[in-house]
Amino acid sequence: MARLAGVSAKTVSNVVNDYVHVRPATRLKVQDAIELLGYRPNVVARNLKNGRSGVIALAVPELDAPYFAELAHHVVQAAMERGWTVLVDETGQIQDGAVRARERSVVAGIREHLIDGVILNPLALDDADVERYGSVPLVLLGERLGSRLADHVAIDNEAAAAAATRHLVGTGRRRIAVVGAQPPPFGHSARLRLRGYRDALVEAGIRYDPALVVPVLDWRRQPGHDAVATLLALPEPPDAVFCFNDLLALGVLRGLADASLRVPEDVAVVGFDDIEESRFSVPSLTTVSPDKRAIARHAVEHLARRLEPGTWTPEEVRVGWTLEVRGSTGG
Amino acid sequence: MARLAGVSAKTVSNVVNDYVHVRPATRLKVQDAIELLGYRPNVVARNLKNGRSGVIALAVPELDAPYFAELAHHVVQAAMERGWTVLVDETGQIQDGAVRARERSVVAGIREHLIDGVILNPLALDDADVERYGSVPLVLLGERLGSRLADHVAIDNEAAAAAATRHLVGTGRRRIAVVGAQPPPFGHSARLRLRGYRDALVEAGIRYDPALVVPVLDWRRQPGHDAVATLLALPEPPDAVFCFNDLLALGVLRGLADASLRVPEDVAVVGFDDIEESRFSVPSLTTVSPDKRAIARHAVEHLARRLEPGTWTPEEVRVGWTLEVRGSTGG
DNA sequence: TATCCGGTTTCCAGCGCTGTAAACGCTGCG
DNA sequence: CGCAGCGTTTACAGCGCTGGAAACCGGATA
Repeated sequence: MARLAGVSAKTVSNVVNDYVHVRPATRLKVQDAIELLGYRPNVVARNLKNGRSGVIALAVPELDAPYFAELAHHVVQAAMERGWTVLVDETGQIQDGAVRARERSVVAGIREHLIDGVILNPLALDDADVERYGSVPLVLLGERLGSRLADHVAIDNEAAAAAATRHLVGTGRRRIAVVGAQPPPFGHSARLRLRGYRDALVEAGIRYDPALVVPVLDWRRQPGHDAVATLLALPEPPDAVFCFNDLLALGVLRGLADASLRVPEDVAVVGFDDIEESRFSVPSLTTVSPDKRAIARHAVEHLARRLEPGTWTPEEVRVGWTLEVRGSTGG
Repeated sequence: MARLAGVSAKTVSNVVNDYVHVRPATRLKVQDAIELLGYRPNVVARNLKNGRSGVIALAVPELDAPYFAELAHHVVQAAMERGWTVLVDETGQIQDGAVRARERSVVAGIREHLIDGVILNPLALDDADVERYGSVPLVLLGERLGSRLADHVAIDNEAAAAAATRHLVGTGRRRIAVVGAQPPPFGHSARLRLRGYRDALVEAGIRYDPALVVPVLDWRRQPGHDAVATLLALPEPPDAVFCFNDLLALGVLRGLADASLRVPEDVAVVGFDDIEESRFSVPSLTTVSPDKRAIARHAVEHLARRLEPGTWTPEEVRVGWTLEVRGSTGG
């Protein structure tokens, strides 16, 4: 390459990198040679030199869960604006015993030195894991952890869940069930949402009835669907269901339809996540809508800040949310 | 690192790579040092040496479209089994003028030398682009192109569309509309599906009525929803709708519900893709179900084959599909 | 004309790893 | 006792690139 242009490799490098002191004639010569040979600089070698790859990783439990797919979309977009490429990793579902191991390998950097940083939505990881295995700049999504080694981006789950519950109370519901509770060590989000729900009940002077709390590990449509049977078998079935994510809620909608119950007349349903699907379900779903774009933007931004030289202190970022009132609660 | 263990870097390399001729004692010494230092081999440097990165790229139009999200999920899984990591790129929607440019950059290798190969689901790319810009092993999803530089993995769109149409005819429908037609140069899939539809009509002795063909560029829920108004405004509205993907169909379901039409009693609906959502819609959606797992597996497998030394000839892979009959056609 | 000077280019080294060839050290045979 | 032969380890070079320093070059200055 350099030979064809009759210059040294360094000069080629200078041209490619827009170094100022290159005589126009030389630059042209080099550019011609580049064109002629279809030469492309080898990014890998460049990375080896400067220790940066321009690739960040996004690790989510499952790409085929709409919430994560939508989030991934926004992260890819935000990263593109910075000239970064996103490498996507799946860490697996909550029931899968290997989740934690995979999450550890993610905070350890996946393919070491190949990625500049990681955005991780953890399910099973704990603080100790991060301290122990962490070796790349890390941004955690969700409120699970308190690590001092990572930034955190999340919404206020408790407040959002309370708002959703309050909304149901406001439409006159009294027996409000919950679908999606999870036992420790999993489900930090689930616990926060449950707490918000209880707080709102107390606030409204409604007794908290554990029978109305349906535990579900796997937050997908089918388990949501199945939860309906459990709830309808109660001596006093609920008049509303607050689901800890939209997929559960969509399963519940379907289950209620199968049981010939009308939504929202007989039972109101609220979800969490505001995936696109929820705007088009029949009936459309009232749901908590986290600002996903903001989550993605902040995550990428904090990763960027972390990569810049200088001191860095971990930050907690609280992102906004809204309650989208739609057909499933009579909106 | 090597110093701590008191051996040369090469010996460390040998240990890490499980080279046979390393004395057990030496191996232990090195492993201790590795453990102690938390040493991780630098993949980038290794790649520089052997020209492989173990990373493949998957490029799809939009990650937040469920079909692509599910496909991505399967590709990530299939790649993991081979020890590969997947880098995900979004090329954008069909209306976006930049799609073609982005697809070109994908076949050119995205970050040159960083990825070993590409699996691309093209929208706007043409053969000439591949010939001209192609510079990495490439597997194309869908039947758009005939390039001799890439493997192709696809289902028989025409046959599947014909089967879907035949099914509607079989349930007694006569005015079968189509939602999702696309004009050239876009929508090769759309054209194949339209052809299958026409063939099936002809076969059943039903006249092809262009008024029943609704063109839609953007195959998502909202445009599907909007198409309902167009169809209901016809002098003779349809008694069935064949949508070219599930999102359109879900939008149509919603639109019909809004118009107080019953599905399937008044209008039957069929989709294409069999995304998970379609199993839980109300009513559940009859749809063409391409074997996504097989698509992913074949794509990864062919990329692998391509990377092996030896001669390679492009292959056309036809993957299976089924028609899932559900509630929206009275199943 | 000699010197200086700033712009331009090349030289050199090294990022961390591994293939190759050569060196080393031990065993066992002649 | 010497050396072949084998198993083990090291030295060296180079993958393609870039930072830094040195070298080069032509014109301005003394």
